[in-house]
Amino acid sequence: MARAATTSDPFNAVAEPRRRDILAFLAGRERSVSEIVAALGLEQPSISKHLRVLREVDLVRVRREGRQKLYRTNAVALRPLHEWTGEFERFWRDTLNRVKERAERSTAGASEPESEG
Amino acid sequence: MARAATTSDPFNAVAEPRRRDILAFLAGRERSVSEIVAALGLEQPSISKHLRVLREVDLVRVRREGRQKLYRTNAVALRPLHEWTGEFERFWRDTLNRVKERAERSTAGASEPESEG
DNA sequence: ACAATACATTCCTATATGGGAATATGTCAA
DNA sequence: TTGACATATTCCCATATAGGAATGTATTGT
Repeated sequence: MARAATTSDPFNAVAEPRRRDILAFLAGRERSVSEIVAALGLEQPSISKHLRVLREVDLVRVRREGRQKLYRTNAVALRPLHEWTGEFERFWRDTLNRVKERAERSTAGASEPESEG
Repeated sequence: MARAATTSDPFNAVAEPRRRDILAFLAGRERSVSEIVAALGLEQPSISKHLRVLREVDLVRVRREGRQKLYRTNAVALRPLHEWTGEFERFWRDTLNRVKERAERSTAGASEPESEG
């Protein structure tokens, strides 16, 4: 078996660097496909395919405007990823604090008890 | 071409659900491979392969303890993902605020002019 | 040295892409 | 309707897995 379909999983959808570029480019601002093509420097079909993936996990929204289609990042769909990674924040803070404490101890001399966090 | 190698990219590494499970299981706590196998219910070789991927992007750290190897999540390696998704936070907050305002307006009565984009 | 335990790696296979090229679909202008 | 423009989809192919099975390697105990 290969990896889970990107189509069903936002984690998978943003695993592709180009798609992250697209999401950043479309954040807070509508853009036509042509503009994305120009900005990203990929072929139009590639962009369309990436946009499709993003659409299917609701990471972007579209609306038609004449011949064009205007895409925009649906930022809230990134929230689960932000929250999932956020679960680990206290752990990396612990790590960073330990590093910091160690640094301070070796700088200040080894007498003071550290009371951080 | 297929997707970029998971080996070089933490975004790719966490795109796999099993690997997210492993990271959660190893957060803040060392565990032997056997324990991971027992907890995740996958074959030992599969676990070892996932662990290798996670190691290569520094999402886990190992140390040997006799015959066992003790793994632990290196949470700080998730920080870039947290920060990347965090870039979008203000956008989804805007969205949620608009939704909220709209709800409040329609609850409080429909006297105010709507000037939404 | 030899056996047992704990992991890691290799081989094989089915599947999921991602990009390029060609083609199809949709919309507007004349 | 015809033509041009803007996107989307399909076909083809090379590559990157993920899991299963078998095998290799490291460490401890006797």
